[in-house]
Amino acid sequence: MARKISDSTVRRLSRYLRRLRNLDRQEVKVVSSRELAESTGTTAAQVRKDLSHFGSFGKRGHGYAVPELRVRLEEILGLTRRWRVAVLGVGKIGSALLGYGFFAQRGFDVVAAFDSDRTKIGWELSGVRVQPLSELEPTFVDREISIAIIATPVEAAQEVATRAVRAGARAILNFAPIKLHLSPDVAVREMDVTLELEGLCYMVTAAGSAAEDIE
Amino acid sequence: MARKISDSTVRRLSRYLRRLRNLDRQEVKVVSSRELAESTGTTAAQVRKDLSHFGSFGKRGHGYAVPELRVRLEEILGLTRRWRVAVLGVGKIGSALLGYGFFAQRGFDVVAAFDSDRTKIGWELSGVRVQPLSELEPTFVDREISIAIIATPVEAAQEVATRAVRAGARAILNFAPIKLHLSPDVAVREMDVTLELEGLCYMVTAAGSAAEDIE
DNA sequence: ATCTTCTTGTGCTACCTTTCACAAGCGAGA
DNA sequence: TCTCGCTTGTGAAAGGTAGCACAAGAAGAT
Repeated sequence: MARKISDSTVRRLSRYLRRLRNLDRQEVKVVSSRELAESTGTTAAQVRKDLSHFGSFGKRGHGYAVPELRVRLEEILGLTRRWRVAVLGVGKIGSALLGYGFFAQRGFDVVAAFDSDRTKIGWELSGVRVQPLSELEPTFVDREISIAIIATPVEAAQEVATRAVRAGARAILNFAPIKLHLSPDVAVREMDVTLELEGLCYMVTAAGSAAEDIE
Repeated sequence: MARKISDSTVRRLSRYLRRLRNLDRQEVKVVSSRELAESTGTTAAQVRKDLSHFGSFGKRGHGYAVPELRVRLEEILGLTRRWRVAVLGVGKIGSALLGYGFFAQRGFDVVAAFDSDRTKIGWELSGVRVQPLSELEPTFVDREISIAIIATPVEAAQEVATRAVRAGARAILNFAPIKLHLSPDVAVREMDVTLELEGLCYMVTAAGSAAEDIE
């Protein structure tokens, strides 16, 4: 499995898994690449190629066994263990994330939250106590936290990210609108609502002006 | 400008714009493709290629004029007008979005919010009154809402999305973990925290097992 | 006015991702 | 047991995206 898997493939695998979990809950036993493609927005050939990078899980003429494929995907994505997560910054986004009950269901345990605002320190949100940022390093080490979610204002993002990585974080989910500069062996994903909205505006605008071209 | 611009290019343009707005605020007058690349996580050649799809905005030997390029990018992305947005579902994510003050700064006016929960109807969050879902259609038409942000539970997402589109929405930002089936001329972007976290887990796990391979 | 230095804009190339198309293989039914 | 219908797995082709390398051109120094 030395093969290098592209980011877009990993995203699709995660979508397949999302669908498989639903099918499994509905006790559906078998699914074809065509059905899986239909419900995740891709093509049947793409589904089969994606899965084929990791082995042959299907039965010809039949399809894929739902529970088996689900487990295989969870293994591939590294979701057979639990992951300990910290939320850095307890503003609007940070608190919404702390209250998001599905994390635990999906194997993610939020075990720490930090903020620089003194008035917030000591608060307990969804069972997690808000700690001062000065306790970041010892807490990351003690609780073996490997994922940091950055939900601070943009000015603080780079600094807390650097500190989290030095304290042992191996992955960063960044909600701050800034490109973080970190060692290349740290996994980083960015989530920016404004950026997505701007992308939508381009699509709507471009579609409109393309229509004018036709007239 | 009949050229078809890829999604990844649009994402990068948005990042360039984000950086240019910062530089403009700091009164920086000129920026090179190299600097822009450095601060947005790409390469200088990529920056120049991306911009060249829309014309030549730079001066050779000098760089790009920050305010001019900023305006050009805003024009390209369709951000010289204001956009009216509705939030569908006022749970944790929905309320966090309503409280997110930067939307207005960026040209997005949240002019409506809906929920099916009777106890929430009539609430006023950040100046927006929560309405029952039954008022969705007339409100979209009256207020000329073109973007719908879906923040409902997953079970309701497809239905409210379909209704929003029928009522005039041309773009959907979907926070529900489901692939929406809509007419292909509707622009859709998906934001799913769990999906991003799973992607990070794969990267961390794959990096670990690749290291074992080397040993 | 000329030279030097710097950065853009772009054709070409290399790489990567997706799609196509079909042989291989499995199960059901006669 | 044999045949038929269906779906997988995959090599090959197509399509798209990113990087390289350099000519063109602008600004400032001499």
